Amino acid sequence: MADLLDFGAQPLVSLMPEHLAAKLTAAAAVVDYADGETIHSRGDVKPGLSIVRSGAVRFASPGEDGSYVTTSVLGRGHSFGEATLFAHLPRAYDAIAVGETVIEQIPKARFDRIFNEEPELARLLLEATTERLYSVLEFMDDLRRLPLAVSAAKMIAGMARSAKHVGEIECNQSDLAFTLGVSRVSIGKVLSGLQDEGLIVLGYGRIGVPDSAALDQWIASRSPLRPLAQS
Amino acid sequence: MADLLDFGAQPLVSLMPEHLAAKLTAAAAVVDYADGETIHSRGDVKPGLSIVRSGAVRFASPGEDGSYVTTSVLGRGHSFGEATLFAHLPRAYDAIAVGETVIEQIPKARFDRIFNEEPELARLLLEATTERLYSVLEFMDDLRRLPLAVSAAKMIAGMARSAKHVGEIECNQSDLAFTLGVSRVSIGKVLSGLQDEGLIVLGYGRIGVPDSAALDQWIASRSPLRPLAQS
DNA sequence: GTCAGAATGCTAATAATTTAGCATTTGAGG
DNA sequence: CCTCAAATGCTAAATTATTAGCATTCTGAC
Repeated sequence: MADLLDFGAQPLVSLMPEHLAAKLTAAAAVVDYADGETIHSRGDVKPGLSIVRSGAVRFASPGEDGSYVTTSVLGRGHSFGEATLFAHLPRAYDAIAVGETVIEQIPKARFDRIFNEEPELARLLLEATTERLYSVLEFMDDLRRLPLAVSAAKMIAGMARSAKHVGEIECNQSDLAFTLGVSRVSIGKVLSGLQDEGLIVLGYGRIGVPDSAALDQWIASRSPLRPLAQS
Repeated sequence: MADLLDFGAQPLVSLMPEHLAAKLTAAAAVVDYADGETIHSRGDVKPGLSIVRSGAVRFASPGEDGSYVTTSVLGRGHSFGEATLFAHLPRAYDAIAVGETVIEQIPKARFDRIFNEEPELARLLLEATTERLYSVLEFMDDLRRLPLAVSAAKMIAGMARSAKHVGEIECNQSDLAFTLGVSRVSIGKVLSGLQDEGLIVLGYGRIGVPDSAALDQWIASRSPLRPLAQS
């Protein structure tokens, strides 16, 4: 799964004014990671804020039985590690670089200084965090109430929105299955159904989305949730 | 579901020093709600922070088909509405009073004033929000990777921790089923299985937990997730 | 105490999902 | 160009979950 799975939430950096982003960057240690390299592991305690400068980071929880469930894939501009700073929690997920990835690591001490000097940072972090919380809650609702075909379609549509190549996402069926918590066979069945309807085109390690508007419309027509007044 | 489903996250008020809580209370309009009364509806736009002074609030998303999925039930001291303030989002859920409930409503203008005057408030809100985000992510992981019996047991154990009566939660099987996104029959089967193992006692609108340590241990022995280093 | 509504218990047919295979296709690297 | 690991496609049996009932039990209101 090279393409993002950020639940549609806005990255912190896109919310920040230039000077604040620069100040955080100045305080950061910039670390390069190769594809597949571990950035941190579940249970690690090293408080700090991290910002994805380039590449992407996959967050997954490792089961003792070898299963590996991807929770999200955050790309350029996204931040992570807020909970280590504010809630004093250890890392809940393994973080793995997807492709060549550069991360800005701001250790807690330096972060706290900037946090105190720049009152607007708090509001921006709250904006990013509350938005992510609501995106995750919405995703969880979908998991529980929608048939697999619809939540799979929704996830594909979401990934297509932030994909590297237009009209196509890089994502293999096994990852999709793990992320949705179902088996590969189930995903395969659902995907070929969507392909039969002309909504997606299955490829090797990728899924084409020839008409994302049509996909969105198909999803909307199968969503029982009353849509929000605004968005 | 009269008992709480707060994912174990700490309520904002328990994090705040006395004077801050008092200041927020002073700025709030205090509103009483009868059992079952609607506090706000999905899609509403009236930004403000709300704090549960007594009683509880159930958050649920209404489907056009009449389905009603409960996402969480927050009790005394918990806050909600952060996303309306910081991310400018409309309400994502219907909020319904559970029992006689008193809510402190702090409208956006007054909240913003206090937020600017009290720099520590930001940090506390970030603590509450990031903790809730992580709790929800963990719950979502459980939904995806655990068999129904285990996630049901986990939910019961969590509710028991904050229940009104010790060793018993108020919760009917239909609500439990909706919250876990499965049918009532499935829940019924799973619950009688847990009862056969002596872990719970089924009642009418309630579930007894005679030995919560045993329940926790049963859950732990069936959780594939490597536990966190600390917690 | 009676009664009505709510909740639970149960069943059986149907549908969906998983598991465990194995064959085929693809594409990246040498 | 060839090779091989990775990914997909497919199958069939076994399991699990859903749907749609209906009977029974419980509880609070009257």
